[in-house]
Amino acid sequence: MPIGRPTIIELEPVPLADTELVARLFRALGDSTRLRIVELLLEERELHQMEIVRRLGATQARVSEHMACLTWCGFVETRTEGRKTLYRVANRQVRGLVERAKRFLEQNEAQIASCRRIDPTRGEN
Amino acid sequence: MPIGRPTIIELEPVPLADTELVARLFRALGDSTRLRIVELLLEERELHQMEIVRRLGATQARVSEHMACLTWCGFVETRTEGRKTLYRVANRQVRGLVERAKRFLEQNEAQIASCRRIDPTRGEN
DNA sequence: GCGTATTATTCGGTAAAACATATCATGGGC
DNA sequence: GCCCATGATATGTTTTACCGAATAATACGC
Repeated sequence: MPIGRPTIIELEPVPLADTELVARLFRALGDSTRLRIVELLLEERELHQMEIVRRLGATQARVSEHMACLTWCGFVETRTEGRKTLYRVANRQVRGLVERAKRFLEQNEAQIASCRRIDPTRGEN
Repeated sequence: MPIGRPTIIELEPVPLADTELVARLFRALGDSTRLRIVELLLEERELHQMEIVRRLGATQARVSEHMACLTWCGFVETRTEGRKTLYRVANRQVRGLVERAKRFLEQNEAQIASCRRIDPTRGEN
């Protein structure tokens, strides 16, 4: 280490995770069912599966698989109580990600809503 | 406005964008080609399309469509110079989102890599 | 105006992944 | 031990959207 002005903060502190993995992470949050579940848990703190099923109006199988995905990937944590499995958001990074996305959306709502590439059947024009 | 302690920061400053739109935003970054383009632009500041084509080793048509998507959605801005179109990341929120995702990944890399739901063909076991 | 470099668009094929339905597994209350 | 509530898994279908190949549009230099 040469003497000189101290390095305050490394400019690229990120260990450079493989891009494909980052994409996968975004895809995990890019499904509206999973995202609804995450937002529900952010609001309600903790819910068991059937409660989520009821609130979403989705089938139990569907919710179960999505919960498995969210848990496996580390977005959500579980806790067992009686025969119920209680789910909650695993850490505050999750909220951070979602909120940043929302903030970005404030300026690009209409555009993203109508992007043909992403969900061609929806975005009219 | 009643007199009293001033409201410093609204606790929920987010106008609550529709969840489906947030999901779409995540999906936009959830494609590895688009994400590679974004990361390339974050590093290089500004590139024209054929340069991106060369660096990715992708077909021109493919890059063109992804650029259209990224631009339309507001992740990327363009500038014309001669007959080239120069692309750059539109604002720092984009970098913020990507870096947050990377930071999350630091603790969940293996899990996300092997999540069956997201890309079943890849994650072995 | 011609030729060429750059970018855009169209279309068919295909793979990823979400979904519904049905079935199975587990565990607690009685 | 049986029943029922809760959650997991298996299978087939459908939707989404990425991709390659071919073609078209645009604009700049000469």
